[in-house]
Amino acid sequence: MTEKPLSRRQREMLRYRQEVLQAALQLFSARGYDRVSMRQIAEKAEFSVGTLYNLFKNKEDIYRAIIVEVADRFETAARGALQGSGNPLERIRAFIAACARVVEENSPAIRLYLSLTRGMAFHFKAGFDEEVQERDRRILQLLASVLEEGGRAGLLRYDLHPDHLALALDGLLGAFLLRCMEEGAGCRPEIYSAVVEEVFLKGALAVDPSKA
Amino acid sequence: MTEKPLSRRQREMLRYRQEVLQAALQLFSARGYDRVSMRQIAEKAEFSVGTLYNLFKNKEDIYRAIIVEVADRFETAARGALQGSGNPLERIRAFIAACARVVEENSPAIRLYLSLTRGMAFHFKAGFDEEVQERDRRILQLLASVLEEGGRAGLLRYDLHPDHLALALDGLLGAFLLRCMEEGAGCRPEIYSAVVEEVFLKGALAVDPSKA
Amino acid sequence: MTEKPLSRRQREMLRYRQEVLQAALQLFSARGYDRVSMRQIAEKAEFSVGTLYNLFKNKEDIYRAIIVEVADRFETAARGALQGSGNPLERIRAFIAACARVVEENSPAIRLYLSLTRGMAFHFKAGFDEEVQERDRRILQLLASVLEEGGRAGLLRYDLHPDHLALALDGLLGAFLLRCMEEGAGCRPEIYSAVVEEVFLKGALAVDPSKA
Amino acid sequence: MTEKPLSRRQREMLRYRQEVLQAALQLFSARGYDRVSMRQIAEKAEFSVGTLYNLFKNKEDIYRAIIVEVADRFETAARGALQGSGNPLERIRAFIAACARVVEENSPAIRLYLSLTRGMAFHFKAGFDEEVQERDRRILQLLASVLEEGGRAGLLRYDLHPDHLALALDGLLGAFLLRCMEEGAGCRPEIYSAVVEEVFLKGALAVDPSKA
DNA sequence: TATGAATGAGGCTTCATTCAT
DNA sequence: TATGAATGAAGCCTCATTCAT
Repeated sequence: MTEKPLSRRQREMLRYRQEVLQAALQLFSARGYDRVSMRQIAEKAEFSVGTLYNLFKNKEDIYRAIIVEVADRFETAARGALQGSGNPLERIRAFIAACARVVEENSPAIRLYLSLTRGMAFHFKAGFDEEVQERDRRILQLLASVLEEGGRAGLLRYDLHPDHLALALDGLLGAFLLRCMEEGAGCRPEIYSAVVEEVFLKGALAVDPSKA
Repeated sequence: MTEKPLSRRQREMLRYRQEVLQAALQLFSARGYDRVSMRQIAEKAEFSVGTLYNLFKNKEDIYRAIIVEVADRFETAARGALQGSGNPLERIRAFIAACARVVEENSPAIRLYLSLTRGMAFHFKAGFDEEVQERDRRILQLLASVLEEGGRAGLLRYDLHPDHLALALDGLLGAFLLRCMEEGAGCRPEIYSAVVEEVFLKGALAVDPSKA
Repeated sequence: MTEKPLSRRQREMLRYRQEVLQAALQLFSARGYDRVSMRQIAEKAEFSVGTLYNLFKNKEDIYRAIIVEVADRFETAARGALQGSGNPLERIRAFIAACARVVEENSPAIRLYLSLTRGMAFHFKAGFDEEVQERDRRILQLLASVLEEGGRAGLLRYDLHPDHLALALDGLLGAFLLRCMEEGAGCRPEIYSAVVEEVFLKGALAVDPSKA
Repeated sequence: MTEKPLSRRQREMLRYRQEVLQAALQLFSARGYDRVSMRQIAEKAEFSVGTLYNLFKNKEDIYRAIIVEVADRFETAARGALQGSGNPLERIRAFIAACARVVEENSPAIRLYLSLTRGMAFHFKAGFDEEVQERDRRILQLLASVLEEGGRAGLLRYDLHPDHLALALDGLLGAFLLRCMEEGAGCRPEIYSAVVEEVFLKGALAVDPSKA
């Protein structure tokens, strides 16, 4: 894992890439991949089109880089929470909070990311796609294992399959976070994470289930 | 509500429209709106391009027709459940089941629809967009009012704002249904709706909350 | 020259043709040949597209019919004036007045006609074109011969070639009449024909105006 | 009036634009705006279609550029003559000669220009149109003022309104120049300008021609 | 290395014309 | 005979990508 120190050139290039990604991200998340031209990205990033092609293989590669980056952050945050200290319940809570934080900090990128993982528009040549989905699957498995651990420890009472539970929580989170971003002005992830926690962990049933 | 009987011509046209919508739906849901050309739709529907333009105003109009149709079905099913008979809890359960059913029956269309209502990159001239979102909002309000009613009736114990609860349930459903569709082969909505019900209504907490 | 009496059918067809020509004329003169579709003509004329093709060979044929019709009226009026009674000077005056009258009565059609004969856009497969230009040429020759006659008779003093004179008068008229039509509201051909007469004839009059 | 020196790139672009305008002009004047495709222009100019769109905003913009250019030349020549030295009569003569010269040098472009200003079929979004017509109107007013001055100076005897006179002269010129161009081979503007002068001025001369 | 002009395939849409009803 | 839906060629324009400078 020893990285050769980067030359000045290389460091510069990395910085440029970041600037391009910033610009592209804003445009993609505002207008959608297919409605953004390389020209527009170049203009927003204040580079020439040619330079874009020096920094990235092609348009799709820019998209890929954005997604991979946010997926990385997501995975890091999720792993940090789920593999951290504390009992399973605490780790689930940490996970929920971590997701909210990542969303808060990467709002537009997440929008793109979720549009990929959750259902939509992954209309790319297979392989890329799958890379991201694979990542997503690993997090889900991790989440499931923590839920299972919580079940064994008597902290959670569900008798649902942990995979399903994981999917439920993940889905709940994803949906909420998207909503959170859609509402333009009043984007307050902390509220939503509270709701998720409440709903997921406490259930909606009346105290006396026999009434149901 | 008496409809004038349609001429043969008109009936034929309606059938043709349906065929085009079928073809377009498959293509859109497989490749995404911007990656599907009118030519491709024409070929899949076995019409000429010109005919497409006799049946629909333009490409966006085809999209719109698909979305509006499934949105109608969705709304009908949702209203049927939420405004049906039974106590609020039963109606919520009916709603969950109804959603699952609609998804089961309209799988690819729903994919498009959800990609619309839930967060995704939707880049059309406002107005259409808003029409669909407005519809979605109305369902959410209806759902919230049933939840609230359930709360007042002592059937649900949440002290969360009903709007947030509604969002949570809707999000949970949406996320699940998308997952359900993604998994290609093993698409079993009934499992997912069971999970949603369980998670949403029972909560994940251990029996003894004090342990948490 | 004995015409077989027309059947009811044929008479009807002629009437239909006139209605189509009316509609087409208005559209062509307002928007230009290439900016008017057969559909639009059909709608304005309140026929179906198919009927248009029963009445005329194709779109160009409609145009042709319009032009030929107005060219006929023009030629008739011009010949009537130039070959009428009176001395050459009087016949020239009659010609000027006749042109003004034809314009007044056929304003939009003339616009099309002039756009053909005078410089503009005769972008049709040769042959048609030439038919109209030929007609125009014949009128010009007739005009030239009257002018020449006027010269020989000592009524006009120009020593210019009569062909040139004819061209000048014709151009003057055409330009004026176009102007006349352009000015929307205040379309008063009588003024313009007065101007033309004044300019052309005062210039062309024999030294002794009392002879006129 | 100091112009920043153009970069080589910019000069090249200007040259390319000229080449495109050349090609487009020939095609437009031969076949008419709507009968010429961008592809044809590209082929004739030996550029790709894409390059056309780098040089011009769209097809109409090419047309506009052609027209504006010739309108500029026309206006310059006309003003030079009408505002030049000499008495009104001499300036009128200079104007007639200038028009003939401009036509001689810009024959196909003038054809397009005249098709615009003189009457026909101009179906563009207003504004452009009006810009050119406005220009034309200004020249006419200038011409009228010179004619009026000539009248006050006793050089011209007409009692027609100077505006009408201007229109007459302008129409005469326009019509002649168009003729001149139509006759393919024998395009000799000097003859026509002689005719115009003869017709217009003999008619308009003060009673005593010796004063001219 | 950085630029941005050049390329041309391909997208959406229109429309003259045909032909089954 | 009258209709108008069906056709598909052709038009305008965009844009990812390349490459000479």
